[in-house]
Amino acid sequence: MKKTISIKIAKYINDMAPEEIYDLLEIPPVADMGDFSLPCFTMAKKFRKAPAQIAVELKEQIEKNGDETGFTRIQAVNGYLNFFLNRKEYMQEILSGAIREDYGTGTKGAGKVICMDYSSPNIAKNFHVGHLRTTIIGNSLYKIYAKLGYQIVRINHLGDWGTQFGKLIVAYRKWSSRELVEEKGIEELLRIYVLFNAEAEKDPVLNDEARAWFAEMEKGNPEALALWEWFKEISMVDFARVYRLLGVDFDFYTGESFYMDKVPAVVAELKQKGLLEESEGTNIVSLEQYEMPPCLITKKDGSSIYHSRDLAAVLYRQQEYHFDKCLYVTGMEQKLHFAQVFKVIELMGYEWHRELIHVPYGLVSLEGAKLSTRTGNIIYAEDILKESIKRAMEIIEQKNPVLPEKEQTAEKVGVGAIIFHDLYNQRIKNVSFSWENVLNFDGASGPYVQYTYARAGSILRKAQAEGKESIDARLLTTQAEYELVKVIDRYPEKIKEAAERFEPFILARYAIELAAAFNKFYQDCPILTAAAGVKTARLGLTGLARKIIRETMGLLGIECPEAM
RNA sequence: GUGUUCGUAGCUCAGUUGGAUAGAGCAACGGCCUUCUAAGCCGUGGGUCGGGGGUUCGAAUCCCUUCGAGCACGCCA
Repeated sequence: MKKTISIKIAKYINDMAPEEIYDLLEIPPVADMGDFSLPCFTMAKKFRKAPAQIAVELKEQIEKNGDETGFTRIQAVNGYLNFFLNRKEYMQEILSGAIREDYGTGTKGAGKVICMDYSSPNIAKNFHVGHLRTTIIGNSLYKIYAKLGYQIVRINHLGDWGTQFGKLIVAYRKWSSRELVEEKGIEELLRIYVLFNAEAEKDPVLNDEARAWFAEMEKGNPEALALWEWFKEISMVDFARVYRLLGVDFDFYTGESFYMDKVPAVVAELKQKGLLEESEGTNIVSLEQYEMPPCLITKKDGSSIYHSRDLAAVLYRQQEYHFDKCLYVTGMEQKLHFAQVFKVIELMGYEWHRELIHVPYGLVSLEGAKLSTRTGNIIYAEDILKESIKRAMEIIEQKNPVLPEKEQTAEKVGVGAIIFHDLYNQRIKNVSFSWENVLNFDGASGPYVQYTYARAGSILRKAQAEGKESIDARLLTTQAEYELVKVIDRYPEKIKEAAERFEPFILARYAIELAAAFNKFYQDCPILTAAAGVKTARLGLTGLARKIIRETMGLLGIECPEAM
């Protein structure tokens, strides 16, 4: 809509392209200032005239030419040129676009591939609140890019390699047994891991033993690998439960171990390109002239490390998937790490280093302290989800005890609340975990949006309407209806913005905006009891709003129950 | 110490490619269910946009400076 208007206006302004007008056009803070507004301040310099005068002259010029189609009024106020649209025409135009099946679907990504690295939990540790963020953000970004036509390769880059497994092997041999691990699963692995760290503080020799065992793993020692394989299986069972609850899926579970044997080739390439240096017995790539600490490639004992495995991984992905972009959804604390890895790729001469994007998010803390498996200052993802589902069930029992499919609904609402809560703010914000906030289902929350969806569905069921009734905008005369249509109009641009900024919160906010506009409409405009024509138009609008609510929530990775 | 991110209402946060009167939710208080789901709607109170300087017709937004907090900084990931 904005585009149409900017083209229209551009006809009357010399030396201004429609694109320039488009960028200047804004939506006034209050409705009685018009629907769109053109500030004339920047033009003041260009035309060497006072802004107010420019506004008045433009107004006269546009009116004189008589082509005011689409505008009911133009106002020049304080250097702003305010346009009042012919609401019915405007609404009809938007509605006819919005009822199309592919509304909001982009073609920007056609033929393009994005690799996404997210979730990526460490094996042998429970899936906790921290992992929840990367999983939920990554999943939403995947949905958003898919909506824009990109082909996505979803990679769960499991933390299944590294010295930590050396630690686990040492701990297992010293303090555990096959029976114990089989009986208690990940809990036992966690217990001995925590124990190891406590003991290693007293006796640092344990760390050397752990590193030695990890080196054995890299050399292919069968005993070490068999243990590692077993620990990994146990963890995957645990993760699968969380992924099922969240409705998250991946194309590949190629973790760090997958790239282990690809590291030597990276080392050779770095050497051949003259980038590798020796330092204190290790191999590094110096990044001094880029004001970064050096990037460690191999350790003293020759084994691989995080950096080198990530280098191997990204080279493999480029070769295998020919990605146009590769996204890494991880905590902000890894910022330097990725800056180093990306810089090394650049130094290796790969142009596509520009398409490597770190998508960081803020730290989750608990009671003011950092999350830590070691100290037990932690909340597990599964516990949060279960608690939230339980709360949803309590509310259903209290408000709608006759609801069919209570369990499924409670799960959708409970899980939706958690996902929505995690996506409601900018990624970069640190989060202080609070049960009170997470389990609040009032106001700007997932359940609020889902509830709105259920209400809309209820009306359509009562009217035995499909929700695809034709909408005659001439019959939509109230402010609430107009406001709702305006929000619907913004859907495609919100998807684009979320994609450009790698920010699902844009769509979470939009979902609230849309639900609020619908609720206002619902409150102000009787639907079932309205006169025949009006009723049809309102049913159509209800169906449309409902569809877009469901889609928006879908882009966040949240399902909407039909009733709640 | 160096780098980096953040600082907006009592709390959690939008708004930051400079634009009109800085907005939501929670919490508090008050109103609306004989009518489409009250997990809703309406209203009231609540602000030195961390502080100071600068650029500009115009600054929460840009620049400088300062204070506070988080995070990272070679053989963990």
